[in-house]
Amino acid sequence: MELDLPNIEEKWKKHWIENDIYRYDASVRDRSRWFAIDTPPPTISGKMHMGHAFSYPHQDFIARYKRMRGFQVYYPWGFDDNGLPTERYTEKQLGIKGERTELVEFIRLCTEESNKAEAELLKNWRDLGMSANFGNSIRTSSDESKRISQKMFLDLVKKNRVYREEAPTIRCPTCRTAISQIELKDQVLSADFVYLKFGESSKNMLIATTRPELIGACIAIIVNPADERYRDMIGKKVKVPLYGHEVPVIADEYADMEKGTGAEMLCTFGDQNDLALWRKYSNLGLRVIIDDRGRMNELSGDLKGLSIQEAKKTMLQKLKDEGLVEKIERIKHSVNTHERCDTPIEISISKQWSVRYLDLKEELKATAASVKWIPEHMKVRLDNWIEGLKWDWLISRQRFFGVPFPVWHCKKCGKPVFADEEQLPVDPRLDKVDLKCPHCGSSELEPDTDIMDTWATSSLTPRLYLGHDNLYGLLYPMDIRFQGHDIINFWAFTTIVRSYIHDGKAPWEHIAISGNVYDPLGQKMSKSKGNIIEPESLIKQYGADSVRYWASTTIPGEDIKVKEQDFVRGRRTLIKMLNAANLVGIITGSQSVPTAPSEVKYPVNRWILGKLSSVIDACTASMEQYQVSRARAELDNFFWNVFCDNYLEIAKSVNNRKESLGHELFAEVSKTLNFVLSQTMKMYAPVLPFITEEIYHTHNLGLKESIHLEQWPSKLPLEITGQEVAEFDYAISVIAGIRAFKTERKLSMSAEVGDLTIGGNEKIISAHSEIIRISMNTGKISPASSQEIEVSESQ
RNA sequence: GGGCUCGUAGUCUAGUGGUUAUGAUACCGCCCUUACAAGGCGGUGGUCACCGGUUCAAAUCCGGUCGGGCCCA
Repeated sequence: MELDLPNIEEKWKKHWIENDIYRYDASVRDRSRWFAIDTPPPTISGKMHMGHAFSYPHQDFIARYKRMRGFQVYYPWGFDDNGLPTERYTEKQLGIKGERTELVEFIRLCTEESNKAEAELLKNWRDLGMSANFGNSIRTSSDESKRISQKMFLDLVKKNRVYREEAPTIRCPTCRTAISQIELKDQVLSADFVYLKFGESSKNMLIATTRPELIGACIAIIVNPADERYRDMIGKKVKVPLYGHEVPVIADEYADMEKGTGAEMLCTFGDQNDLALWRKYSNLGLRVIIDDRGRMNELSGDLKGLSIQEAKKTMLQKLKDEGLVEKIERIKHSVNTHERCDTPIEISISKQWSVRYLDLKEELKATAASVKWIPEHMKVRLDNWIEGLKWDWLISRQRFFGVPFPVWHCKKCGKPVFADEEQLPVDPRLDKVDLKCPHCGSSELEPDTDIMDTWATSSLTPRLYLGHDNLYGLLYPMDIRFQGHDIINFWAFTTIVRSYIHDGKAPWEHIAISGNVYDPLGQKMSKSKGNIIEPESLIKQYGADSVRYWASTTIPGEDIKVKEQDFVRGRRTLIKMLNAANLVGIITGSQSVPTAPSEVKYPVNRWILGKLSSVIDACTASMEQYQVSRARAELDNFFWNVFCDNYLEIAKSVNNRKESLGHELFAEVSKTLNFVLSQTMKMYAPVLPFITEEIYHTHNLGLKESIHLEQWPSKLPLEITGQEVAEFDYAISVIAGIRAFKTERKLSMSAEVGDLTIGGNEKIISAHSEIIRISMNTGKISPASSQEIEVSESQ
């Protein structure tokens, strides 16, 4: 049979949309009949990649399964298209810069590029066979998302969980904005470790540093109290070269005696450690020489106006010229960088909005613990993260495309003035609003020009999604969040933070974590390595169902390597299914829609129904535990080894002899065949939605518009004992014995053989001898004395 | 450095105390060819990373070592 997967997929994709197959009934108000999914909204930075093709089917398997179990499945769709990632994407696409584009125009361009990218992405996801409710998608840049995000910001204000203060913050000089601890990444970079002469020329103190450009910001020298070399220096003052100001020498165990000379410079601020020490010794004062935009300021003297890199070069040359450099070592050290652009971060002082949560560590851990984690051990990562928090959550960004703060600042008294809830969404940068300062009555207000970090909005996805059809009250908390383990500290964490603060509870009952995708050698896929595999081409080559089959091979949370053989096996399964269904069609002819049999007489049929019953139980149990790979393995085994290899072969033989056998056996086999096929297809449907839909319709397996509207197979209406099944299993092994017998004599499986003598359990064999003879085309079967199944020709 | 996780045939993988360690894929031989770019029968291939402990019994539990991955410093 010619296999035309693209055609099959196209046909059903269209059918699903046209008939709105994945609809839900919003009038159902009984929570227990719903299953609500907090879908990860992809960002729009380009195409669908293998990570998506791996993890999104995991959600879809469960969504489809739950639908078949009779739930109203709320499976919303969304795009996370606000904030820095979208700005970057737009800047790259159009070759522009946000800083140099008019605000209104830049916002318009970002929206336009998002629209384009989302249309393309939507197609990619539909091609994968996703059954999400695409019709009511959300996007984090929409007015409605803005409204909700701003409303919840006002709730933070009300709950005294947000504050704006001038304080040291982490900044990215490239993105020219403050960023949060969440966005930091460690990177090992090489640097010059410069040994500098501090103090008077007669009495030098050598200090090693990677940041010579910051000596103007030096406020102290730190030495270890146990360090003999500097014992007599502690408490004294040392002159900073070139700048000439004097700084104290402080003893603190933080100083590493092994590193450099053991004496370190403390600047405001070289890194997070400087900040910690600065806070510890509160009387050291402040010397900030880098401005908000990562440029040297007036305090830096001659360096004014230079970038950090330029300043470093200039300063080093100057120090060399003055003979103040003892030596330079090339070292590798770990540096905090911004995860979006890899730029080493700076710390400086500015006014920023933060969400206060450092006092909530225990509560947040308890909330995380109230969620059922799949797999369980992933929760530990979040615990570790929460324990390691050092900063409140800085949510303001000095960028352009995102959710603005609904805030003005009173020019007169300096206090913040918040928008009314009815005014939302509002953009203080662009909208004229009639407001007065509630503190002093002044109407001279200055807009807050910052926007919120994208996580400040995406942490609200349950609320954003449940805005449709008034479902929030009914479906919150949601049943499950699906996401990758790489963003546990971002998305799972911030969502839990918001839910705890706003509602005092966890946002979902379950969280299912999926793993990463690697290339066949186990390496990360990246453009620079040239090992990218695109899902689109795999879908073309093997079919969407095969890609989904591949995605269903791992247990929850496990990483996967892209292996050709998984796609090959998937494709073979599809082909086998079409052929098996075809054969069933040939045997049974035009049958009416299969129904569950309540009375079955023949052992061969009772056997296959008994086997089916076990596989239904096993699959259902596995699916209930989100163990899709286990369910599929059970199904594969049943379909290939039990149904195709044995039952279908027997059915074929019965069909070939139906004239001589009389009609009763054939009729029962025929009915059973159809029923078992239909149940098997239904269980495969969540994983392989296209091929099962095709077979459902071409073989008249049901009356619904789609197999995906069918009920998941339930318990059979007849009792079949394990003993019955085991007995016929024995008959199957006798058939295997006859197959081996024929093989030994180089006969085809259908070749006719004469009378046989077979050892083994005489009682069972004689009870089933007729079906054995029919299926293997043999003469009479007589018993032999051996205990083992041994087949020989009768004398 | 800390946490988590993994280590089972060439490759991938099942298996959380009980026969001779599961299956897939690849490979080899033979056979068949009237659903099947398929099928049948048989075969090569493993010191279950290593060391120690608990136990009548360990791939499985415990401790340690080595190695890979991820997260956090």
